[in-house]
Amino acid sequence: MHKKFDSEAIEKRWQTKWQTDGLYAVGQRNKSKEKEYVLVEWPYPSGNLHIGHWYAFAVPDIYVRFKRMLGKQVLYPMGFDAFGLPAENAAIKRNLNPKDWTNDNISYMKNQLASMGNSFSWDKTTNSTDPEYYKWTQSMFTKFFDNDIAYRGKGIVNWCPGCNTVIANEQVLADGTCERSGDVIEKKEMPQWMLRITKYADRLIDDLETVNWPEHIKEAQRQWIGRSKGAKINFKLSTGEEVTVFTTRPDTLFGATYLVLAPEHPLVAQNKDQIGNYSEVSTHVSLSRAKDEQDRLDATKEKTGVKLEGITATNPASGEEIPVYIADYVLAGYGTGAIMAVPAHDERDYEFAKKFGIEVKQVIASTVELPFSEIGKLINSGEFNNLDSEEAKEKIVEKVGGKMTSTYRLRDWSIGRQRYWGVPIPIVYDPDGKAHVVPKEHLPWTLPEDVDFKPTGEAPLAKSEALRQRTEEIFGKGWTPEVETMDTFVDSSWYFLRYLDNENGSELASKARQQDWMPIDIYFGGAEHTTMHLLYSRFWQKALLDLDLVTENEPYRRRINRGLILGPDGNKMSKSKGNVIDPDEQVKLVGADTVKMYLAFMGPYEGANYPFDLGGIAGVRRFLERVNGLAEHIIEDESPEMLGQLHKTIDKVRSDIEAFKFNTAISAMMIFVNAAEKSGLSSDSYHTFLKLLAPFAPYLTEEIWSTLQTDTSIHLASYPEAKAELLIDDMVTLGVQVNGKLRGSITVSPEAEESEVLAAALVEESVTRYATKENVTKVIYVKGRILNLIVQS
RNA sequence: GCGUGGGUGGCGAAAUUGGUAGACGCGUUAGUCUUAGGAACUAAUAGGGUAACCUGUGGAGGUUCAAGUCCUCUCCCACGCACCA
Repeated sequence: MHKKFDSEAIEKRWQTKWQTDGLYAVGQRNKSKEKEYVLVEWPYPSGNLHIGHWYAFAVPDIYVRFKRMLGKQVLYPMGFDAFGLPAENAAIKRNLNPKDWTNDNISYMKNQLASMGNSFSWDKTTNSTDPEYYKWTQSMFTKFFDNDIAYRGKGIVNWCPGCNTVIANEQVLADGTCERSGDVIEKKEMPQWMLRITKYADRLIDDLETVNWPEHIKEAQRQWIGRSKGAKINFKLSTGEEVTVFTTRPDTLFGATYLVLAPEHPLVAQNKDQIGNYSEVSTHVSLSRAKDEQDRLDATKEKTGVKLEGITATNPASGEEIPVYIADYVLAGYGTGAIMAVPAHDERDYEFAKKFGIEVKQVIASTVELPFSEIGKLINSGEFNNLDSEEAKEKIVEKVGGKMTSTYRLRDWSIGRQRYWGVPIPIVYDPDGKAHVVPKEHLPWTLPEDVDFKPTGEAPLAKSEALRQRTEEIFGKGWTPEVETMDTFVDSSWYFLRYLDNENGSELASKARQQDWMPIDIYFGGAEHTTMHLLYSRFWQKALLDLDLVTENEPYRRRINRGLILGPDGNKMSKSKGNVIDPDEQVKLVGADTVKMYLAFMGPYEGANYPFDLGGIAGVRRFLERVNGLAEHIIEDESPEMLGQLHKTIDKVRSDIEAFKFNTAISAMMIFVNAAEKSGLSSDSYHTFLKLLAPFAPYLTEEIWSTLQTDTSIHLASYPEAKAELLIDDMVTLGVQVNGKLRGSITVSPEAEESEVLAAALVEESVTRYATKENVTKVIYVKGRILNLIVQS
């Protein structure tokens, strides 16, 4: 029976009650319970909660409530990643302080978050812009500086001459212009604060073996780091200098018939006078430089290059003299910026060699004509003939005095930003320009407020008189402050540690608290963070481990990437498409429980993207109204089938939640309610069902529960357990096939013997039409599954 | 080009991991009821056929008593990385 309910009134009542009772506060670690640390990516306080936030926080809340009802002590913290550009831009536009804008948004968003009915551990919250938070961000930076993890290096940046500032990759349009000013972006090399993530490249790859993540996420990280194992080998030039090349195939060294340098390679300019055709060469160099990266890396374009006349190199294995080229398919920033080219065994080298008429020398035995990237037995390789590729690699490298090594695609992390709204980098420069860290007693090194942060090409903090004065007062005359702030990925690289000990004034998080809660048992988040945030924070954790500040090597034991909620038209929601679903509006119409359950019902949590169907959400509301009227179907003598079905539902819901398949868990509960309405259920079963549903519909179940002479919250009850003996059916329906085609079905005991099943099948008219006792030549019977009768045709 | 997912009704999806394809929900159709609502209830709903039946999980082969599920080839879609030596 449908029974409408006033979701707005119910939600308001229980929100208040849960809050005053502190129902979801975690407090101290209770060692009598197992711990469960559930983490969701903290949001940016944009001031408006969209449907994606609901999907990100309300659906994992089902899992959290489930674990809590299983008797675990669950930590489900929430905080705000509040530094960053939007606040700064909004502040510029409206002429107010980013701090006020941010804090207003945070309090507004806290109310919105509360309306979801999530069981967040608000007593553990934090916010990256709080000086008590960024004090520790700075403290870690100073330790990284002292230990050579943070350093002042050089990085290539996008410089917009129109905006007079550095801009992010995502603000550069496809044609290489700035999305705001339309000016052509220049690549500029600038001094940058860097973190040495490349030093951790091997650990970041190898330690993936120790975490329980989906393989596709691990693979994405491996690819991003891009380790390739090979060797560095030196080639002598006719000028007397040496060029170091990197190769993954040192076994093909005898087949290296020319050398290619990146156009930017320093040896090119250095040998200006030795190169006979230098004007042609320098034209090519400037052409390559002018090409934007997209163009240059376009694999479909024909390879271009120029021979360096007057310079040759010596193949260290064969002793042969080989020509040297420059070509823009060799990148200055990868490997050593120089390659040995083996046209017989590399497709690009082959194309290039063909164009320039260079010798192709096969050194790996093969049956195919162009054995690119093939491995096998060596030929034409002197003393190494007949060795296998793998074996030959090290031997050849040893002979020519090379070195086995790895190179990586990963680059060091540039963290300095010429922006106002971020963590000030706690560095000051002495009168000689040497960098020193701001000592501990002066942290937090606060963000000054007397700043005009309109972009002018200079870092906004450079204009702060207060910061300049503060620096001179503390360190002395002539000392100047660093004026850059940190990338916001820094803030989110360690927030999960601060949650654990958010009021600690003397440590970022005590080891005792870390031992209480780490590692994170499950981390829910968006696929867009697979390679950046997830990699940065793993690196951060390892760097802290080396400084003995944390207890774990890997922060996240499990990781689930959720999908995306699309507009009803199947497109990504955007204002310009007019397909944005406002969650507040939906909550007003159908209630928070319904919105949450509908999001969970659309499909498996992991992976796919789902369009939001406004008709579909009504179906979930209908279901909850049925639940609300279910009490009218309570009867004295419940059928054993009903009890069995209850326990099967319990079993299914439990295993589905564990697998993040909330959609099929909800479907199982719908099936149960449909059956209960038909045949009635006992009041015990009714109570059990309410508990089963409680994580999915926390408001409604609490409301109904409160009418059942209980004075404790349903969310403190323990989760129903399925009785194994009730999961077994007395009778099962078995499909009957004849020659593999389904012809009928019979109902038998799951333990029935073949003779019994066969007899039952051979009286069914739909079966006997095809199969009789006489013509059946073979019987395949799988208990509880299938009966297949084979007849001779 | 490489990597990772994925292609099942009108739609979102399900399928005990090789055993009755399409559960559950939406939508649609017909009927009932009346406080005419964003109702509720009953029934039907993969396609074709009056029916018996036939055909169906992107396509083509294969293995098997049995294939959405396993194997081979192939086409398409999404995301990520792209001349990485």
